[in-house]
Amino acid sequence: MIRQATLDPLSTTFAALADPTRRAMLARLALGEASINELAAPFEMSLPAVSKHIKVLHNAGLITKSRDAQWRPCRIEGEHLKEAMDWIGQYKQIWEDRLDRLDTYLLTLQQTSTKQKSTKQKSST
Amino acid sequence: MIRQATLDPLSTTFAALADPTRRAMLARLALGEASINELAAPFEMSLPAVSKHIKVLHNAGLITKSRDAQWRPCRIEGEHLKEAMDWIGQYKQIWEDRLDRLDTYLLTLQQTSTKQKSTKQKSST
DNA sequence: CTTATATTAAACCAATTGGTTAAATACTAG
DNA sequence: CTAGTATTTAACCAATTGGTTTAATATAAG
Repeated sequence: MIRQATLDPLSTTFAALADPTRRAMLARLALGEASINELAAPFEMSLPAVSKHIKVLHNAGLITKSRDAQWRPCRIEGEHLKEAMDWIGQYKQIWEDRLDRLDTYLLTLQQTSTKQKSTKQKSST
Repeated sequence: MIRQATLDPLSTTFAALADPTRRAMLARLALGEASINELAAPFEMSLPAVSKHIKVLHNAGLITKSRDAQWRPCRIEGEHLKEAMDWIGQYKQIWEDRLDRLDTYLLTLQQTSTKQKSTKQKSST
């Protein structure tokens, strides 16, 4: 029962995004570089907890860290975000088709109601 | 130390996508409805394991299930995929800017090398 | 060298996750 | 009613996650 040691990059990316704290951190970093302390400010959790979240983001390649004296300013990185977006983008048809079908359905309803006013219902059970 | 009982929808969606088995299942479902057994076929894991993955997808609203005799055909649902995509889409600027800057940098390099052949290097410590 | 600030590491814990096997349930067909 | 197929539930387990507190490390400033 050996479980996979390291996840594939896409899984790692999605896993990193699956936490509101980390998404908020990315939102902050989208405005520009920030130190760990600055990133931690809005949250009630301890610094080590924040540090771990940042490690998850870093580990997923969603951020990079540099050095400035005792600070480790973080910066958001777009590449893996783009890959995640591209993956989901494959399925664009799904929700667009669905909306098309809804349009069609609504149109059909409308046409039906102008032609005739019968309520069609399956006999249940 | 009370931990949140239920995750927000976006976190639930990303968490559901953070697994290659589940992403493969969505890929299969993008081709059309499939029963649990059909979804299970490509994987080596047990049926209950598959059932759990499907529960995670269902729970995240990424699929719906219907009934046909003893089968529970599953269907992919686009709405939450769209929401996840829209969330990541906020950051489009990040990777596009980065590419712009790279273009600029490469252009600069090119221009520099045609004008003069000096190697500029900071004196390191 | 000492002190202060910024960050990370270690050790710990409870809840969750992803798998297992065995048993239960749902429905069809004979 | 019985047997077969499809799916889920239950009970279990190891690894991971997300938090804690305490201690260590890195850098700057006196």
